[in-house]
Amino acid sequence: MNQITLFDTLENKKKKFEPADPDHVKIYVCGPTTYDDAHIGHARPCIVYDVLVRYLRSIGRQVTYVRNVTDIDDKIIQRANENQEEPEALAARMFESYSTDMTRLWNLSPDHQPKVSEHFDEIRALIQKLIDRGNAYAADGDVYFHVPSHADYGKLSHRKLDDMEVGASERLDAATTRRKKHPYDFALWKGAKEGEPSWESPWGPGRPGWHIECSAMSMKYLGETFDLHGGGLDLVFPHHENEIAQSECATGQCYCRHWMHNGFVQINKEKMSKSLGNFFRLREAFDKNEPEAVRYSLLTVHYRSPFNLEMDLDEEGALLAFPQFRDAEARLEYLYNTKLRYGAIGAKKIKDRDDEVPQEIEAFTERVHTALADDLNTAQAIGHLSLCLKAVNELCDATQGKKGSMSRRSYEEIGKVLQSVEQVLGLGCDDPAAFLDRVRDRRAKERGVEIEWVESCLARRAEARAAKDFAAADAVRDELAARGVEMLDTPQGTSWRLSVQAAV
RNA sequence: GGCGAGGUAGCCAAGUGGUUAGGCAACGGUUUGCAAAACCGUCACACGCAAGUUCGAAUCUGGUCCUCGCCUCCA
Repeated sequence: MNQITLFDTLENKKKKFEPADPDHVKIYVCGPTTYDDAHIGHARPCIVYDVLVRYLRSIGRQVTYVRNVTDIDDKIIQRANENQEEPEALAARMFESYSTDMTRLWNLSPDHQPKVSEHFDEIRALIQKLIDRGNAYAADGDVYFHVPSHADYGKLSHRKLDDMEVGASERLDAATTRRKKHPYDFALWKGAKEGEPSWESPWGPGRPGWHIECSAMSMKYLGETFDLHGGGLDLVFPHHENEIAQSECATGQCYCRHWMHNGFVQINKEKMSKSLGNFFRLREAFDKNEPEAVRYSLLTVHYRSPFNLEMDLDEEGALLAFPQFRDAEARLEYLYNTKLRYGAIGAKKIKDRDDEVPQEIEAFTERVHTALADDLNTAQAIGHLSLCLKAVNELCDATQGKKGSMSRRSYEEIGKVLQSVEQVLGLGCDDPAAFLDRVRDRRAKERGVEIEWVESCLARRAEARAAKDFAAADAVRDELAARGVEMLDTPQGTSWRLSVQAAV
């Protein structure tokens, strides 16, 4: 079995991943704050940790995967006010939206998706514990965690309180500064302001601070110490640093054994933000390309590197295309076409003989496991996939013609390979024909190509070919090609598709 | 200011002391009535710059230039 190595933010290096119980891995990932539809930055962590979970399960580990939902938060309250709807209703609606999008990306559902709104008891108990132990204090309806009470504060983000204090004071309003004993003390409980939703507590009405939910909920579902905590790079400080501080002060135990953080998605080498105008919702990308193309694309880059997404815009700034998603979709067409070819091999073509199975196929699953065991190198896994599919196609080529055939061993190995692509990478899980038709129909629609028109052209060409009037047949081909329609003559008849790029 | 990441062939992107990752684009070939798809080959002895260590460096060390991120809500 492969030794799994993952980069650990705490130690700042690649480290052996050693769950407390090797047979039962406990993972917690920071999920979304549900105030808007998901964007590409939500997709990346989801996919990264999804592959990790899939991989661990595929090598026989039991995994409990928890991803929280922050459904009580300033941004939700603010957005709900703007929309003139109840915060709970907005949060619920956006959770549905998020779940739908993540499912379309072929992410497995976590085993638990705890919501803040359903864990008040746990949160209040944890805050009380921190007060009792002298790590937190109430002040005017708020409760703050006292940062200097945790000797190791800063160990995750590798910074010292002293280094940070300089800039901190100028960012805080005077009232907050007065309530806090230390500028970096953070709120465990926020006293309710006028017009905000609030919940009862021993310290007055209010709501939980941002960080405490993760400590309370991870402990509930995974215990006081769990194996791996994941999230975006931006969460290292202060969110995860604070989680460690409050959790370890409350339990006296190591909070989490391994910390994993995924890099950001950038748009045209700039940070994605609404003010820069490079922000888009995942759904807009899903309109342009298959969601699975987004998944594939994200997996071609190592999870810790920034993913630089290019956006093609026209002169008015309207979105034309995502070249990377478009290319990834073409690769998926290749994958699904390969599956289709493989699926079409008749029983008579499969012969009992002992040809060597190509290494690219036979060793594929092991190679993918090795790549993923080395800090989840999905890019390398995709590289193996390319070589493997090439070898599969070569074998499929050899089945063509009257005498063409494939050895039973190869046939069976290919079956296993395609299965592990689905299982471990979450790629190729769709029905191949459905995927390819969807892509074709979407492109046809985008380019104003009518299916009836194509069908009639095909019929005309078939007639011309039957009459051996190749000049006329080619004229039809040219006519179709001018609009990006490619014809594929096969022994079973002529099918058609639309070129990846629109015809110019 | 503090902490950190990165600069790899036309483009994207793995690798991190010796052994062609991979993809896209382009071009040539096999195949095809012509195509497409698929496959083969070329571009590719590439690694920001200039030094040092080493038998050997894209990979290690110190320097230098550039890009980016976090330190404030953010995935």
